[in-house]
Amino acid sequence: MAEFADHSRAAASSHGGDTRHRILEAATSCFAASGFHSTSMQQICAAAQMSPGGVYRYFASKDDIIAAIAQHVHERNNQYLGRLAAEGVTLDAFCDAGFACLKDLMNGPECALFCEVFAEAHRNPLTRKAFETTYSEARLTLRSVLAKLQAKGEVEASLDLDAASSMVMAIGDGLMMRMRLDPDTNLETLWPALSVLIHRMLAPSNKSAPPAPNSKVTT
Amino acid sequence: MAEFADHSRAAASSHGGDTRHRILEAATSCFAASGFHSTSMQQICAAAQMSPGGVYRYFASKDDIIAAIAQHVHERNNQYLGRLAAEGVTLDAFCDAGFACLKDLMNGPECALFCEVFAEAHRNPLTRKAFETTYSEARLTLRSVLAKLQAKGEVEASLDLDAASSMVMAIGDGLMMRMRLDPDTNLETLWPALSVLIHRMLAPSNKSAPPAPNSKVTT
DNA sequence: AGCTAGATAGCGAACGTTCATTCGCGAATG
DNA sequence: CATTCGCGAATGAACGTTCGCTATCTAGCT
Repeated sequence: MAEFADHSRAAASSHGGDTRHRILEAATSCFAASGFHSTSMQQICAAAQMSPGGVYRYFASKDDIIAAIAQHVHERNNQYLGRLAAEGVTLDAFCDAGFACLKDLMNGPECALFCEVFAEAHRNPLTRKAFETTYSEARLTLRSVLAKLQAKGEVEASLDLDAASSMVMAIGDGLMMRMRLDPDTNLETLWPALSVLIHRMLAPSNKSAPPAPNSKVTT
Repeated sequence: MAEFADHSRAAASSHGGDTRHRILEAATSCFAASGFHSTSMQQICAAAQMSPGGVYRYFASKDDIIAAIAQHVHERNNQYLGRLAAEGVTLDAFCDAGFACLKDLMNGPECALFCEVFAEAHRNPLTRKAFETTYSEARLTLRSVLAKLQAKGEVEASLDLDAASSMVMAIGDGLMMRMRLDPDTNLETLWPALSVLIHRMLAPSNKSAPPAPNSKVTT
């Protein structure tokens, strides 16, 4: 599976695609480590083991690289959401898939990059536009998953799906962003309890009142 | 009420404090608009209607200004949390206070600045340290509020407070960050439904819904 | 009051550095 | 032979920061 899509000049040669890929990977790790605006082209060149002239044969500008990477972050996020949609046949499976996604994202550069894209979206109109579009799509995907679950009786019938989908996305964002920075909080450890909270929020009231049947919760 | 604390040289003169304040305000709006690393000193000087020489009489470096502002963001956040703690005598009041805080934050530069600080914390060790400390404090404050509510029976007794406090903070962060960027989502409109979700999550099961021991949820 | 010495506020041109980007060139390819 | 790849020194702009300067103010002395 190709990590980065090669939209611009894949026809040139297989080696060309590789090089473009290599530059994007190098830029990704640089940006994740230092942010878009305090990473210099020289650093990217060094990481990609290339000279400036070589890099500029594949990208018109630094902003061009940033745009390609921001786009990739969004694509990656939508991939995860698609996974969630595919596996979300029950509320449990939905939660588990969400957990898997979060765990996955935390171990790569995606997490720091996502924060970067988020901050960039607040000021760069182009990034903002892309962000809004992707966000809207993502939320609607999530909403349709929740709608399916609601139809099956896995989600409380009276819930407002717009609010619920926004809430779930906010939880995902918030958890992802915090977990990376807070050393005291371990997603692995916390997850069972977090899952209980999500179930309480979404599951039908008459189905799942007692939160944890197996664990010895003292009531 | 002083917007910015004047820790360094308040003794000099009242005019000196004003100037420092003015520089910080100018820097705040610049940083919120363009981010820490793509705002130049010249821009800050222009916004503060001062020359570089004048600004450097009050701050040793650009990083010094960034540090002062990051600190201020944290202080502001803790202020809001304190407000939450003070007013959180019932779950309803707690939610309302949370809503008021969110609404408040959205109308100032704090929201964009918070994203900026967040991104910065991923790469700048000093900012990161400050962030971790403040985050830890904030979560514990929130946890103690929830503990009080739990003791009063306003929060489900079986809930893990570490998870619940992390979850509530994640929700706050996620909502704040998203709301600013998503034009389709209106906090005002969505809030009643969001409030329902939070209540379902935290309120005792036997209060908001009929308890049913028919448990089939596994972890 | 008038004068003087010292300190402070603020200025803005200038400095050295670093930045993103360019371009002419040789090597490799097919 | 024609085309692409990749190099890396060079370029001008922009960056954060410095420094010598003037204007303004304060305090003490006469």
